[in-house]
Amino acid sequence: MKLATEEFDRISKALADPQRREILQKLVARRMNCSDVHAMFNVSQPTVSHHLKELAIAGILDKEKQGQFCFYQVKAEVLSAYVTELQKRLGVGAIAVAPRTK
Amino acid sequence: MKLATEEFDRISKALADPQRREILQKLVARRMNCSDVHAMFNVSQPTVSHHLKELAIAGILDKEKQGQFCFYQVKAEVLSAYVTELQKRLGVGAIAVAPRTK
DNA sequence: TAAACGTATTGATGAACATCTATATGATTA
DNA sequence: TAATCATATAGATGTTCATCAATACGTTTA
Repeated sequence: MKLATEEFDRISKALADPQRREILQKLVARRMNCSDVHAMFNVSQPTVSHHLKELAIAGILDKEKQGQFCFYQVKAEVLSAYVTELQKRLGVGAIAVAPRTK
Repeated sequence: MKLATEEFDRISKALADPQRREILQKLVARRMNCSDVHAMFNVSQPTVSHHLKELAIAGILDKEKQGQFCFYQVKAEVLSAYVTELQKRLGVGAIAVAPRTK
């Protein structure tokens, strides 16, 4: 999977905010809905919603609505592609390994 | 090499600005001074100086003064540590390879 | 159907920041 | 030593953005 420069920069920006990064890390561990995430941090529900939206727009998160709930989960292939692209741009050598699929 | 969370976040922010990212990429290719970098982009000299400072503060660049010139070069170990830490936090598997040393 | 719940949107606010011009500082050269 | 060059700093400006309270919207439940 190949990321365009604009997508790459969008993801970089999405990762640049510590609060958003922490939220993302929680979602790496497990798929959650907005309230679950909200319960984990000291920010308002709209702020959480905003961050989740930013991460989704950046292509990092998948959004799935189930009734009144809205589940977000990490798109591992995109994160993987981002890291790979980053390594290329920074000249950092590494052997990428495909994410484990269930 | 281990990065503290604050260092990690600082680097993430440093990478989040496209202009700064492009400057960094040029420096990955080769060590340069401020004027060299300035000649490559359509931004003012103070702006270039500012970006180089940010990258240096983030620990990504080394600054070396030679007479009236000021050379900047990438700190490969730090970039490598950043990518490794990012992989950990994002749950993206990869086998890091140490940067080639001269 | 009314109340409660989960999520998103709107609008406001303050802070961070990318950029510029002008200028200062320090080093080289004529 | 005066002019020139390389870089940094100061201060201003406009924009982006993280955050919040209030509220709207859709879904579930009593």
